[in-house]
Amino acid sequence: MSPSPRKLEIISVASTLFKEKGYSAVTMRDIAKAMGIKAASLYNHIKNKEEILTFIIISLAEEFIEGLDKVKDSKATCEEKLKQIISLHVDITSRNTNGMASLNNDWMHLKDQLDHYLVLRVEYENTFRDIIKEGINNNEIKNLNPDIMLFSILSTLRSLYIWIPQKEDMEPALLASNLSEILLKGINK
Amino acid sequence: MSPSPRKLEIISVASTLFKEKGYSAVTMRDIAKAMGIKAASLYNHIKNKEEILTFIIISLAEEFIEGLDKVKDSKATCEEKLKQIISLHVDITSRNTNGMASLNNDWMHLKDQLDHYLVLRVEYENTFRDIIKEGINNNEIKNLNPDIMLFSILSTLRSLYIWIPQKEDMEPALLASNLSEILLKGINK
DNA sequence: GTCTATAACGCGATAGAC
DNA sequence: GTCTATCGCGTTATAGAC
Repeated sequence: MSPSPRKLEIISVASTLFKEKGYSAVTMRDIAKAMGIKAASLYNHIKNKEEILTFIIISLAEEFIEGLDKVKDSKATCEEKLKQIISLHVDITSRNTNGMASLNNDWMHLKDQLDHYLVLRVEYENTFRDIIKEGINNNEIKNLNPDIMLFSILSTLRSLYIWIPQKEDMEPALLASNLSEILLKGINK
Repeated sequence: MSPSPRKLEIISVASTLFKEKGYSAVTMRDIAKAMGIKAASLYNHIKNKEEILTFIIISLAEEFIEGLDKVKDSKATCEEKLKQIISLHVDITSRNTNGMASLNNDWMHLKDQLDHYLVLRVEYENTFRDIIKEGINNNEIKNLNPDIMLFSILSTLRSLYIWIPQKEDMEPALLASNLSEILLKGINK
């Protein structure tokens, strides 16, 4: 079943605080105060603090996997696929910059779903790497170490959550096209 | 005066734990246990927990400022300067991957020195951006949004602390030259 | 320099009134 | 659905013995 509106509100408020101070430094009292209620009242909507973090991280991770699978299965060129991945990151991050902070920095505080998260992350990186390797075989991409290329591009994409809120005036589509130019011309032959 | 060996040992052990779980989730008991002593004993060497974090972050931030100032004042081409900056990051990060995690993720928990840190960070980014702009004026670098180029390169360099420990077999010099190829060919005309 | 003991406080979470 | 009150435990940090 899908979360109630009130639960989603808690998750949204918590995301904002988690981005500012990190999951561990945010207390249930902080979250409650930001919502104008008492900490005990939060437990009518959520099981515990961990559940909030789990929801934030797992739903984002699954959104990325889903998006990447569509890209993988398309019949586009490798360059087109990479541009689609860049747009995927800009798109998801623009809609949830706060959650992206937890996805990047707070995943190690997952308990029940830590293993699940790690599987998703490895799966994502493997699929991404395969697309790069496909480009190398196609002669679309320079024959350099694919791990370094993956690391370089993914580091930039994973940091978008810090940068996008500082550039609210920039259109996501424009950002994606500028990023594609910068990231890909370092890869294209 | 410079810190005693025992104090440096505490800072080193704490850095490792801060990288694994983040500053807020690491307790003084965790640090003490990792050193084989009791938490109370730590206070013979350090003032409080915050002092450990402050030392880790400020000394790294100053090392970066110092390194960047040397690059800025050199008479190299812009491309050469950027390669030197990449080497600077690879070098500092290779020597202290644990501390780099705190520099990236725990700076908001600084108290006394938070403002100082923020000044250093802005100063670093401004100097870096000026070098990029210089390259645009020199026709060495594509005339794209310098903020996006700065963000893209710096995001990758700031994420090196995650990646370097996974690739211990890779020579820092080789990593720096591969990164220069990938990062700069997306900028060079 | 490390220890035990403890102060002073904040934490996540629960019970039960309304 | 929110509240007050509270439990049980963990937190940083200090005092004082050795």
